[in-house]
Amino acid sequence: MKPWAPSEIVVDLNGPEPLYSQVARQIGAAIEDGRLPNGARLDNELDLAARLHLSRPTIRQAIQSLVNQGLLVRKRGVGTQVVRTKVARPLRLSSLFDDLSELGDKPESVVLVNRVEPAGDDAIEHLEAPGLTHVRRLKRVRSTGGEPLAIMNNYLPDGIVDPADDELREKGLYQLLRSAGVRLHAAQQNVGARQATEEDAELLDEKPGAALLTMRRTTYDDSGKVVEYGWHVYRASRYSFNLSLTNNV
Amino acid sequence: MKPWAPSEIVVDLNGPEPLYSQVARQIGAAIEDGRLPNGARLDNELDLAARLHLSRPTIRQAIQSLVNQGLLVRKRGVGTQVVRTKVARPLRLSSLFDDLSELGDKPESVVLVNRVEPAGDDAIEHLEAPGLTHVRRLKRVRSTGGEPLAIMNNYLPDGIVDPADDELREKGLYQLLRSAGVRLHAAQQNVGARQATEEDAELLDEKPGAALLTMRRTTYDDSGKVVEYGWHVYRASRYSFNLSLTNNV
DNA sequence: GAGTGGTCTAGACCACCTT
DNA sequence: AGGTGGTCTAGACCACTCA
Repeated sequence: MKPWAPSEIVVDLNGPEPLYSQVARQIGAAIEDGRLPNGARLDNELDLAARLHLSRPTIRQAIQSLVNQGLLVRKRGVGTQVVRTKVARPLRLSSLFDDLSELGDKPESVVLVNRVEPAGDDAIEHLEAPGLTHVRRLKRVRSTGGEPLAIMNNYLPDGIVDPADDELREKGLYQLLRSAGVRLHAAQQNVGARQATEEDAELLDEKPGAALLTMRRTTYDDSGKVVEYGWHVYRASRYSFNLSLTNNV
Repeated sequence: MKPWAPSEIVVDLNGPEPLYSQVARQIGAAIEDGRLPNGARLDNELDLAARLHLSRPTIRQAIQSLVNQGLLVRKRGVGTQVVRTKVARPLRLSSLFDDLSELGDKPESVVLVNRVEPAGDDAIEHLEAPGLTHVRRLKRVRSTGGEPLAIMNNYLPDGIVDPADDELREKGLYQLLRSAGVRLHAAQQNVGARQATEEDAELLDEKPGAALLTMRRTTYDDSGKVVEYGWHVYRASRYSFNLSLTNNV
């Protein structure tokens, strides 16, 4: 197969978007919409650089970002090829609310608890903040299409966000944190399963003993501080996690 | 706090390991073992380059790889800081067997099915290979410490690997694939839950109705071909998934 | 042997943050 | 104003793959 001639790529030398980003975005779009099908060979780096009147390192930076996203594979002595697996994006730092919103569902929430309370040993341990005196405690039931989907319990260190119940109904927790200037950096999640208790069953409109997905999560910000600890349960009949893994670092 | 003076870093100009990799590895090690604690500032790029007698792009490449791993954060105008969250590694392309082996458990397997059979519509669809005529079908029960842990069902396109039952007992499927020269590239996983059926219960030594974790997985190689499709069930009382997410691309 | 990506250098200018 | 990381250039040599 003939290597792709990037006649369609145009770069704006004076625009605000970095050159490598412009190139990466346009090649990525060509892969997404099928102009660059699975297995297609990309032009080599030197030719690409010459045609776009850019330097080779700039081209390499563009290609590298696509390799990191898992859309391209480079092999020394061979070339660069498209590997379009079924799923494009690796796992992101997103919340249930974000995911549902992207799918076009309109999530609804009932806020059961939203208050600041003295920090117990449990909260102090999970938030990894020994001197903490107060925590915000949240308990919400998330629904879509009028059917309950999940029970969401959260601890947050007091003072990070101060949401009204209305805001909690209309926005996801991650959205609120980002709006408050928190720079989310990493999260550690544990996913398991258990049977529904009486209380679970009542809140989720399930029968006691039904299978539930459980998720415990600790979220960290840029400075390494814990900004949120949550333990959630999902109705297994209505929800499951999708994960994309790639082999890149 | 004073920026870290990298007196401990030494580079071997003639060794086989790339310079940026040597630098990244040694800084990474300093973070792991606490010489560079959480929040510590790294020397700026120009000073680092001057002290190590390397160029700035090489230093940047080293730092970038650590940023991609989520160990460092760069802020323009500020500097580079260590963000040591509880968990170091992002999600890798690993199998249950790999994970258990790392934990020191010695996994045992019972091979219930290991044969090549004509490909049904189901297998053809999941392996995304329309012309496929034969598939290898695996069904195994994985145990640790004498207790069953999971039932693992797999389809593989015929001809990729041809394992004896002995090999399946002693090695993980991903190990076998790598040994056979398959370059694993990406996987798409779906994690859910359900209650145990009579058959599940018997194989896993659980009661019918017990909570089980379910995982469906499609694994792709470098060329974008499906190399494996699997549907597994785990005893929720003995197993859960740990995921680390970072915000980097 | 020809072609590819992998690594590395020595500069340059800019955007952003802090003081 | 000074210091930081972000971007970009124009070369160079090497290692690997394939015909």
